[in-house]
Amino acid sequence: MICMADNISQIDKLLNPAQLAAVTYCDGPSVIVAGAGSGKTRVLTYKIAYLIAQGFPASSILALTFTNKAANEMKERIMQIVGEKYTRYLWAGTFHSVFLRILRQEVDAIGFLPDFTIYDTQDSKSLVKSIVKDMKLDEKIYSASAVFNRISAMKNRLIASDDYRADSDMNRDDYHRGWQYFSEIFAAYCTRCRQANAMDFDDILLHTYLLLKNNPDILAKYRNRFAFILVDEYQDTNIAQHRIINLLAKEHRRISVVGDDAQSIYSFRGANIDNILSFQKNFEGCRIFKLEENYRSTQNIVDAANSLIAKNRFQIPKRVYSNLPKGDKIKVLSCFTDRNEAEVIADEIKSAAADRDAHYSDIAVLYRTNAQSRALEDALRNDNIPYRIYGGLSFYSRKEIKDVLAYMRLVINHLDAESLRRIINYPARTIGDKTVAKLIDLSSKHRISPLDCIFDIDNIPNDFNAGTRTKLKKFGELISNLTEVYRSSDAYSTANAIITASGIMEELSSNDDIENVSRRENIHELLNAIHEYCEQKKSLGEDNPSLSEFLSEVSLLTDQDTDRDGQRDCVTLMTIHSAKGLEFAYVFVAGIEEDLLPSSMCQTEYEIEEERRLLYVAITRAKRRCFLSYSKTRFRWGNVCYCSPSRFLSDIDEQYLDMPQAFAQYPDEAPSFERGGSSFPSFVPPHNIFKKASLPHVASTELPTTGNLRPLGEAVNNGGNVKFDFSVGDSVTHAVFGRGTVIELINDGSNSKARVDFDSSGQKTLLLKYSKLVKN
DNA sequence: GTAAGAAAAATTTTT
DNA sequence: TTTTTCTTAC
Repeated sequence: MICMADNISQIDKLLNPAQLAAVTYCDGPSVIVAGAGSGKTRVLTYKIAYLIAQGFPASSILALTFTNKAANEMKERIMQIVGEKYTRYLWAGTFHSVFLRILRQEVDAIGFLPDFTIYDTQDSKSLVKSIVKDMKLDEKIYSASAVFNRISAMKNRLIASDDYRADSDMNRDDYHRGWQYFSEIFAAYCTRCRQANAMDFDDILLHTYLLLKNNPDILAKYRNRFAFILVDEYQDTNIAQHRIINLLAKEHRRISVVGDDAQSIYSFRGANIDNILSFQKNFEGCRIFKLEENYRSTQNIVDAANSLIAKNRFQIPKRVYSNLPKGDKIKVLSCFTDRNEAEVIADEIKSAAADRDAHYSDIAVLYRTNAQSRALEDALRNDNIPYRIYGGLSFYSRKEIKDVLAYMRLVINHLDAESLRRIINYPARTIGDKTVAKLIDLSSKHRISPLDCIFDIDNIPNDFNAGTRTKLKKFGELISNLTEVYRSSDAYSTANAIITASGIMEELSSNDDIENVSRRENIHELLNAIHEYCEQKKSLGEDNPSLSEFLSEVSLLTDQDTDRDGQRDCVTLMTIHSAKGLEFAYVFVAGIEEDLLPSSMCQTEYEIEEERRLLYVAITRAKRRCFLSYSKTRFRWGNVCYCSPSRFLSDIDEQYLDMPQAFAQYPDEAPSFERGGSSFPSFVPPHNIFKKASLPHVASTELPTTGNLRPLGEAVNNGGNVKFDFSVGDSVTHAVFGRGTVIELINDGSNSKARVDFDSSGQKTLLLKYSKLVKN
């Protein structure tokens, strides 16, 4: 208590005037615009500590973040300021975890059963896939990712499947782009989720919104419970999150949001930068605090980043500055190939580690796409530089882990058809596709879950043969036995029973392939995690920590949260997106090239601005030194691509850049030009010859009406669509298939396809943007 | 019904 | 280059 008072009384010495003002203003809504490196987390944590000191019980403060890591860090730091007993009941977590907690509490009001399952993206996509298959639609046109992404985008805008079906505009658009069955798939998806007593990530937000909107008493309860609401990274909120916050805060208006519009990089996932840009309008009388002093980076780095972001048209005016030393200029590295780029970076890392006594853990290499990591990994491994790579497959999405989790889910939630499908024949029980299809059929005919069909197989008319029926019954028995264990013991015992009784351990012990060994290790690691979880819960006084709670928490964890050896001294490799919120003394940003950063997918001004913010985020991760590299050529899906430096490079004021010497010619003898024995072609075409030659841009006036899928309300596509210069009947040549005749064109913006009848290999449908089809 | 091998297609970012 | 899908032989 004394400790707490002490810490808080010192507050004016620990914060600068802007930070202090932002922390101590608690009488109404406020938005804190926090420039990169301006002590945003500090303000947030001190603000919470201050609120507690002002007499707000911790249990009445709601603090929302985007990652578990951010939430945990925040809790940790508040604990250090005010002590554990004040923070124990703080509602601090991610949007998803806090709202999931509320949904589980109010489960009756949303029409789900307790212990509903959370589907991750993989589960969701595989559900979409099976629906498309059941509806006998073309899986190429209705690809699981495209369909799921659109479903997700709709839910993030709070458009449920019924609303969608009722919207004639959207249905008409779908019809025109050959997606007339989308609304039906959407509806089926929602039905199947409900039948399975399952929710996906987006449903957590959607159902929270509907719960609060449709139940005034419940809304009142949570309005009272959360007397003060704080939101981190507000520029990344989507419409659903924004509206939920509004419901909770509109009445008492004790809300404070923190964010930086210049660091909004998640619009592809529904983040709506307008949420922060218009926050003041939304909450009348809202005060705005700007944190403009950057404590992280040298002046050169801050100034360079400023000169870059100044090229964006839409932003909140602010002047970020640094009082640290000027520092070195940003070094631009010009390279020949992606391999060469990786080697150059590895060399710079070595000299940084040697000359400037930096630890490897002070160094990060950032890139736009995960595919770029391979070359970098190779080079670092070659030079014996230890590294740790983030992204890729997270622990909880590994096959063996998902298999075990699927058993757990099915045991907990017998309605979960997706999990059942995953494991009914794993380990192999000779229950094949045919049987599963029949079972699913039976289940929808009788309106009971597939597992209940199995339990009741003797009483339901069916055409399974005796052998199949026995196998199904045996599987049913396995699940009901495990369910008994689940009901009578704790999470760890249940997990143990699952991996032995299911035969998974036996399966993985059949041989000692390196793959199998690592799978066994992973499963043991999962068991350890469960054990740890149980012990922790028990120490908090819970006597029977259930597997269901564990699963619920685990379903919202991501890669970064499960980092188990963060201590080692090694270089960090990650995408720019995942670097947000982090800082490193040395930052390398690789692949500063057109079609990579900005990505080739970007067409509109609006999208280009987001890519520019992405580079802004990357540069502002650096504390002392920043390097930007680009390569003249790059291996992409097996062949050489010629690249030109990113336009963003010329957006940065050159006084902050240390540019490489101008290029002479491609050195014929450059050793790193060789890959797999084949040397470079002697003919070097100018950049993007294929694109420029055959794909002229269409002027905005003749924009085709069948553009990319773009939800209403987002930026209009002003002229970026690409027209392909082919017509039916054209004679064309393909690098692999040879000569052919165009027999059909499918115009779908950048995903346009052509159906071509090849002389030698028959008809094929080709994506024009990749196929490099040439008109004869 | 399964597993291995061949052929074809696909590449942005992920709470 | 890697991943996914299709084919074929057990």
